[in-house]
Amino acid sequence: MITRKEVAKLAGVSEATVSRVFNAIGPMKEETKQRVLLAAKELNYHPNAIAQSFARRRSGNLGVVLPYLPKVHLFSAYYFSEILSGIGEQIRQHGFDMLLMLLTPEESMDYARLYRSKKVDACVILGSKDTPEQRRSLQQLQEQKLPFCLVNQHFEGLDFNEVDADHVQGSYLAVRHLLDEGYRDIAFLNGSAEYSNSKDRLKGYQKAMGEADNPVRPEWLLEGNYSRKSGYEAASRLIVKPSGAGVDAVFAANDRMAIGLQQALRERGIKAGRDIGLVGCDDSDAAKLSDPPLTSIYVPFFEMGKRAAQGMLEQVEKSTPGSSFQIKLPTQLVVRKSSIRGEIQQ
Amino acid sequence: MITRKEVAKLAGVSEATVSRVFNAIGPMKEETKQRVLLAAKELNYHPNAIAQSFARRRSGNLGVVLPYLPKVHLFSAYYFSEILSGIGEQIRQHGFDMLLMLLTPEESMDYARLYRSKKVDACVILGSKDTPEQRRSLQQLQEQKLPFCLVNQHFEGLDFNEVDADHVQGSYLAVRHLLDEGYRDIAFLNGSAEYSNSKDRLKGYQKAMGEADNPVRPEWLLEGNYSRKSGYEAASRLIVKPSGAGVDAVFAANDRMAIGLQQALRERGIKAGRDIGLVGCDDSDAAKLSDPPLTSIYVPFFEMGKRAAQGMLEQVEKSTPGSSFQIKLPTQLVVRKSSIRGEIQQ
DNA sequence: TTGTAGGCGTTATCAG
DNA sequence: CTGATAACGCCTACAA
Repeated sequence: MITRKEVAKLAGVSEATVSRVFNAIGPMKEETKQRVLLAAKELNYHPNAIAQSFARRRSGNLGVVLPYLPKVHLFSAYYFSEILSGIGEQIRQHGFDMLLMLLTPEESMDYARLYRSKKVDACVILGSKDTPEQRRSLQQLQEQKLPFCLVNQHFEGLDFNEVDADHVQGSYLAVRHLLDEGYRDIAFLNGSAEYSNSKDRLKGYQKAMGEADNPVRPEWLLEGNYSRKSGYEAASRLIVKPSGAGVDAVFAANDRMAIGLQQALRERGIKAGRDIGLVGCDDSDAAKLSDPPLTSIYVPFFEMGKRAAQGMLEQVEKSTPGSSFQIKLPTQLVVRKSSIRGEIQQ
Repeated sequence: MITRKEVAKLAGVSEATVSRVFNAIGPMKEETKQRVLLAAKELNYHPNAIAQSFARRRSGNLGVVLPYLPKVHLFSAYYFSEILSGIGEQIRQHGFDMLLMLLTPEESMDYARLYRSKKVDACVILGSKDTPEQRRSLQQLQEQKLPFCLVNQHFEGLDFNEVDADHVQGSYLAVRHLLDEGYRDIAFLNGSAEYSNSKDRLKGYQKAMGEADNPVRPEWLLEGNYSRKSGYEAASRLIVKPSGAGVDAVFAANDRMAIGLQQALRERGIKAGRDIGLVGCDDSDAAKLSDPPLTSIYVPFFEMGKRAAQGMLEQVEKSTPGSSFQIKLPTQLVVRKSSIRGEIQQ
């Protein structure tokens, strides 16, 4: 391995000077600089990142925490891959790297552990839930001034760094759209309230229904776990209009549940976009793949990942935690055939 | 930060002894060990991973290389998330971490760069293509004895570490199934030949057709780029039987193209599973979500990631490159409605 | 079974 | 503008 020492010798300067050149520190003679650069190129020298991390006491790594649930697909791959890409985009501009940490539920009881080994300078935490243990664990992080940022999750009453989407608005848009299309009896298939975005969506749903003077009947509120299967199963708890006094539309809290529901209904001869209005959420690939294509709420996951990473990198580089930030990005309604009356004939 | 020194002092031993306890090296008195452990716990000591890496000249990181194509979705999120999970599963057993590296096409011209900074000990490379530049870059890696493993990609004539699936077999199973269902004029929507698995699938297709004495007509061979859109567009280059002397079935090289094709055909009133037999590949989420559900070829991506990581970790730990390995895992046919005759009535 | 001491490749401080 | 030199926290012969 080529080290600084050899470059220094070849260039006829001290090791310190080599470092100065590579870190662009202090004033230096242009000629010296060129000599060092030339020597470095000749030897194919590259600074050892580990040694740098060691000396700087900074890893240059941003930890990305994902829930590790092999064979359990509560989160869609789309969701994570968008956020990861956003983080990646931000990171490359800062010369940081991304350390992926897949944590089982037990492991995520102790986030501080991740920092203790000093392999990451900050973390972006994805897929976290609001449970007492998580709250405790995250509060410990904050007390120890370890920088972290949550994505798509809000902890009420606590002052964490968060990048969220405006799910109240998104949900409102969805339900509002269904109402505009003339649907009245609109069920809401939500996810667990341990995710703040579930609670937010409930608010948006209630707001839209309230504004339309459309009282919500308790049997219209269903809960799944964000998996396709749970959407499929929810169909059995749902009475749809044609077959009686049921609902004529459904807003589902993500696309996967919406599609599961759609599949189950189809097996009963009920077709989204013809017999029932259906809106999903996330505007994932799946929404475009489904038949009929699924109206959905676009959530800017890519941008959310990017902003979260940005916030963390800034904190690390200024090495001042500073005041915490809460960012909330807008969502958008994307209309497709599953929710439009009269678009689909047979 | 608590260091080894403080633990040593509190336990009344030398620093070396603390290291020995934490690395379980050499024989030691049980009592000494306990004393050290107790002191460590009292101080909440955790070894500094960066310092360890520095001293051991090993990062303890496995690099995972992904193509960085923001906003271009040639690869499905499913594909990567399965492989990543597999790698993650393997890695946690070895105490390694995963460094995610998103590389633009230009950056992947020089893989060696990734190792130079010493942030990774080995790499698993995903989504690579067989181009002259890639070959060159990978060969350089090999010459420098930098350990790496390709997943789902084979470089003919070169002796790289590879974990692949048996795509010849998968494709054979798919076409064989269509033939068994009574389809005869079977088109093949393939991806770019820069991916070895595309070439493999062509072989499987030809083999099955050949065995059935079913000569392949050139207009049955279509090419897309693995995106849904390209599948959609391929429909315009396809003549389907009901409307003349066209094909009565299609095997697509991945699910996304299959579904894009399915969508385009449906717009023309041609329904998979009723008017045409359709088989995809990957058995991704999308196959289950589509309507009708898509018959597909299961590819063990999770296991492939796991095996690739395993191979790399073993090489790193033995620190002997040894002989290279080529692993090829079997695929499976998963039959759903899109390919079964007479299942769908209207 | 345990201690001593040199080294890993940088950064960063302090003289000059 | 540049050169010494002390950290940084740990690993690992070698000695005892």
